[in-house]
Amino acid sequence: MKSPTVTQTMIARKLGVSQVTVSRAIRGLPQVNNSLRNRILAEAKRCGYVPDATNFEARMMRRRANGVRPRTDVICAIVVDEDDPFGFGGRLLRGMNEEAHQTNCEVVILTHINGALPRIVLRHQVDGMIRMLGDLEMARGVLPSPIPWVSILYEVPGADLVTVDNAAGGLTLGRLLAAKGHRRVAFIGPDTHLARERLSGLRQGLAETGGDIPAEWTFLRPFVCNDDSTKDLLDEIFTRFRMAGRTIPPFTALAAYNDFMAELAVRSALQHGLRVPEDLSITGFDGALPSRLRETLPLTTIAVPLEELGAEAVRLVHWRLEHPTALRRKVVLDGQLILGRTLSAPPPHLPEET
Amino acid sequence: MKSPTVTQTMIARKLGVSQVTVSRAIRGLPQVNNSLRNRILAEAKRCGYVPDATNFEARMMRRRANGVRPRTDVICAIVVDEDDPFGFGGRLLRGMNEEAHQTNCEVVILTHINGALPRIVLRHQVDGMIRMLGDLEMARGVLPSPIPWVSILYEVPGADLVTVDNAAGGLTLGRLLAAKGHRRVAFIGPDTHLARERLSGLRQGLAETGGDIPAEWTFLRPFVCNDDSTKDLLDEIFTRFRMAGRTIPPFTALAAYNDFMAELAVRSALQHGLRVPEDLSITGFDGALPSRLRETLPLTTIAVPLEELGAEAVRLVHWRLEHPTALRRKVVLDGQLILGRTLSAPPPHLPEET
DNA sequence: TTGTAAGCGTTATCAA
DNA sequence: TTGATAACGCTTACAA
Repeated sequence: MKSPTVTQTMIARKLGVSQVTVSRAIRGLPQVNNSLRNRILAEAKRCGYVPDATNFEARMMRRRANGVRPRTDVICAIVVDEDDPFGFGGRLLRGMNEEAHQTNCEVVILTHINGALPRIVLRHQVDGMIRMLGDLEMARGVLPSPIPWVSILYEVPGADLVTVDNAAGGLTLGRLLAAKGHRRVAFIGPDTHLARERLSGLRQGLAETGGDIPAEWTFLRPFVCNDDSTKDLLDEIFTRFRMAGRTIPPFTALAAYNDFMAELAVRSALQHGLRVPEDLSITGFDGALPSRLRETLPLTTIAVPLEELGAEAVRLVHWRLEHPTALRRKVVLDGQLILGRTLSAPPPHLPEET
Repeated sequence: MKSPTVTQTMIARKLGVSQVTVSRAIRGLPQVNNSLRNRILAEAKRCGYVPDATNFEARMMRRRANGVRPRTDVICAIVVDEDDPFGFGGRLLRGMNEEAHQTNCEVVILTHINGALPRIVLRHQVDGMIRMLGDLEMARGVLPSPIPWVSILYEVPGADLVTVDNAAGGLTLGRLLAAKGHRRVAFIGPDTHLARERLSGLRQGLAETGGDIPAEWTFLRPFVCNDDSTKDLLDEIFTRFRMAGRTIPPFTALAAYNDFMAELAVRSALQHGLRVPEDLSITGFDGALPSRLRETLPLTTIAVPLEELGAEAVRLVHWRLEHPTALRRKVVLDGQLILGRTLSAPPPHLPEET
């Protein structure tokens, strides 16, 4: 429990050299006689001298005296009180840890921010911060931070950004829908910026061949990540069109904001007697974890490269450290189209309305 | 991006007092004239002096010179590369953050250990470590750590332990099964220490009225946390007894290691034409997150107080800091019986075999 | 009640 | 190639 501090001075005394020489030998500076260096390193090893452990504070303090903010090679990821039902956090972290490992760096995580800067940030123990999930407001509270600051997926003013091209992903899906012959498509999603980006891409892709997602089939709802509200909405949609005397809705495809909603849509459609994709094509977005349904009926979706986003966030922190005064930077990655089995040509018996 | 270091000396010069007086005023030592103290604190505030931020290193270094290891009020939780499919981590963390907050402390998380001590530990930036999920082998690698070290749920040699009384929980369930009239019970679970503890409690509870979980109905398998292996096992079990010419298995209840397996068991039993609980009672263990199935058919289970475990782990770190030489300590919490609807009296038509 | 001096362990500078 | 010295910002001991 007790760590008997081993210092450079102790090593120096033992070998009858000056402490400064020990410092030089340990830091690998060239101006040390080779045999002396070896003796010093051997002795350091023998008595358990570890530069980081012995006196990190002294080293940092002295280095800062030089005017430069010394690196700690630790990056802090922030996930505020998030339930992370889709397991995004794990995949982002995998990417971050992987990249950090390759750049001789470590990632620590905070899940609770108390309005103020976290202690490890305040104390200059981390080089940069990555906001990866959770509340954006929190990010604003922490923002006047003296260190590089990267946000993943969501814009935070003043922070560099790593995100995925939602509009481009939507465009890809929209074009695919159009190519299959779909003209009238519905959309369900939360009323958020991200959802609107995906929606606008979808619309643009459909528009290229005269298709559309009309306003009356655009179902934007406040986002609650839980089955029930989405299920209710879907029930309402499918029921409404059945009550209007039709067995199938007046749109031939349903684009969902994410895979979670898409999967619920598939289930709901099946329950309401629609065949997927024969009667109704359904698309998702995210490429989340595999589920049981997905084994039998894989979604057509845009996979978001979460591991890559995490790795890129770490790279962006490093880049910002090298370019502290550079303009704010965005890194935009492309999602990848996954061809599942929920998208086909529209049913032939549906009259194309104008 | 640049933090213009404000020092006590700067404040001192500005007010024409000595730096030591500033130090005393800021630390709230009694021997400072009140009006002077106020002037100093006002100036410190004005120019943005924050003790932690300005020079944490210097303070720590000087304090360590006094022979005591100074506190950082930061605790490190370790979750190694765990997928955490049950959301345990979130609940443990909630409890830890809550308790930490109340004791003016912060929790940071590590999800990747590279064989060696994490940097923030090596650098004396945390007061203690809590192993909360994931690989135990990793814990052993990190173990010769100079700081307090608490493990949650799993024994780690040399570390203090916070756990739940698995045997007592099993006993409660066993007695409940016995009281309902069950004499022959089966068990499924992984081949782990935890599972054996729960199993032994179950057996003991059943034994009080002559019941048992015989060896041939004790299905211990290497633990893979994924649907398929468990589903296969269950299929095998239920199929075997059907192929032997019976429509219902020769046991009247199935105790599962955890709620995850219990829920799969319920599904599997239903698929094999058994009514739950009329033909087969099923019990779980954990009290994990609610699922869709659980809304319609809630499990009878033992809820593990995860938030409390997390909070207790933080308390244990603090306790250990106060009692560095005390013997290794275990804190054992009790699970709480949740009466669901998967447990009833055994079917009357089953002859009680001896 | 306030100030002076010493020292924590390191790195940078200059001299030998 | 090595050493002596100063400094980083702070806390403690002792003196005024």
